[in-house]
Amino acid sequence: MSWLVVDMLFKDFIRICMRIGSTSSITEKKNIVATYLKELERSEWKPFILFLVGKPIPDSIEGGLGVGYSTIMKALKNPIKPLFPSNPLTLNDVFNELIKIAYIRGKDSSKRKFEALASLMGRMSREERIWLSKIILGELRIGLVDGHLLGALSNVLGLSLEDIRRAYLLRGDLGDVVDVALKGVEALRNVPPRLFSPIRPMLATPASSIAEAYNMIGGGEAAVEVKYDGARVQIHIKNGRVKIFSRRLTDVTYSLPDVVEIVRNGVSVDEAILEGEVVAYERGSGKPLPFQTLMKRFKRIYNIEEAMELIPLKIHLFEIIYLNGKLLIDTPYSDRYDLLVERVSEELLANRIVTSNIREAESFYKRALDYGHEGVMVKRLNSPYILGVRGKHWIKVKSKETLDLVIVGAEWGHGRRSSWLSDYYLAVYDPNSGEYLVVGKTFKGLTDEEFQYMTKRLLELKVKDEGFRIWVKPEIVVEVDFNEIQKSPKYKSGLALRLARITRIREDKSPEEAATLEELYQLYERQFEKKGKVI
DNA sequence: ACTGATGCGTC
DNA sequence: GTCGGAC
DNA sequence: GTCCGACGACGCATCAGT
Repeated sequence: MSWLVVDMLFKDFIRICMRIGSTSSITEKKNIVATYLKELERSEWKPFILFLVGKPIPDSIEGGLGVGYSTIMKALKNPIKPLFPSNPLTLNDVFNELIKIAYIRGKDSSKRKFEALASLMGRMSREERIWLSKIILGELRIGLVDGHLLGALSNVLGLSLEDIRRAYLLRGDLGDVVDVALKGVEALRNVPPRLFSPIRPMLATPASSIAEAYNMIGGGEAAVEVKYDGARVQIHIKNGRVKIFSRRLTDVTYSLPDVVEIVRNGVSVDEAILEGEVVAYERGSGKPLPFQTLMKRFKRIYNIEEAMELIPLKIHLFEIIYLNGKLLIDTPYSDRYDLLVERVSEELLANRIVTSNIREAESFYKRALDYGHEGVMVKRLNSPYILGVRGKHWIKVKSKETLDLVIVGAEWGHGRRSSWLSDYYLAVYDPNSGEYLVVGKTFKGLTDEEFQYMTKRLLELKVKDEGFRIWVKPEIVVEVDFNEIQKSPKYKSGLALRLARITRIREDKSPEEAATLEELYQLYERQFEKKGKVI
């Protein structure tokens, strides 16, 4: 290491990114990161680590950067040159400028954010501008994510990965973890769960049947819990004060005063962190409302009273992570659930059974679907509350539907798919007009080989070329799975598929044999046998 | 006051 | 959110 | 078995332009 301390230049950081991106070995990526961390000033660790995972600023800055694709394109085209030549930018220069941009709020903020970005870019070379854009868009594509950096931190500082992961779970922000880790093992281990500061949520793995789900958790007794079609929330409570966080840890308390009230009345604890699903229900019938309708409530800050009247919410709790000073992430799930049940009134709990009998579990699943819910979660009873799903503890089983649709257009892919047409416009047939109407796009479900084949065929069928997109003669039929039909404000057909993915290419079918517009509308209406409808 | 583009969140 | 592929 | 990067739908807030 040199005795002369020189801050890392942004252009040197780019060299490092390129090196990391050019190797496919994760171990080597981590080694490169570790090598440079050792050479860096500690004040540079935070930007170094955040930039490497494609985060321009720490997640904890509320509101985010407020700069996206369009603003970047504009700034790339119109960089504002400095009046006087300036020094080459260091990593910290760039980081500090980005934080300034994040804090530009209010009147003319778009314009001022653009100007700040364009000025920053004006001080950069073309290559630096491109890489800055990648960082802002979170599309570095060098194969590093938060988990790898936690590993690198652990190696370089000689701290256990377990301690680092725990801090990450509890702090929720990678930048904060860097700060705490730099203070040493004591500070790291003593990261207290902070009430009103959200914890990263434990995730689930999908399965296609109940039997498969049981198989994945190794059989035996499991909890089978209704999976509601809503939004996951984390609720922090301290002496009657309540805060609600969304899955990506943003504070949504303000939009959900009714949920706050329900929690105040139905939960008796001094201090706790709970998790559950917020779901919209139709008044009267009690049927769940479509996800689309729930979203009208979710990030709302105006006309909340009105929306509350129209779209009532319920909470279905399924977790307790913290209780009266004690963190429960290492407590087995079944014990956590006992603690939850003791303190929460019954109507606030997610509906569930505990069984080792697969038939029983399947019939519970069917009943959940009959009530208009999304499916079930199968949970291992002894599982801790952990990140990274080391071993599968929570398995989700959801219903799906299938239709044959026609491909009428396609877009060129990006990254490893850049040589293929990989994103397809799916359409239904309307025999009345002879038209094919788009009901959504998908890029999911095909193998590399199939993409190659499709690209060739689609180009043969091309009727119009728009550069990034082509339109084709309706001829190729594909079988498509999806979760729900939504009302679409965007497509002329008026409907769109939620979570569409191709399951196979139907060489045997002609486009006239594909699903029709009328069929799709019938299916859409049929959803309301189980679901509610407002407006 | 309204509309469309943009950003960012939920799934 | 889902999927295939790379590890 | 695990992780990652391909990218989908809609709804709300904010801002720019009329």
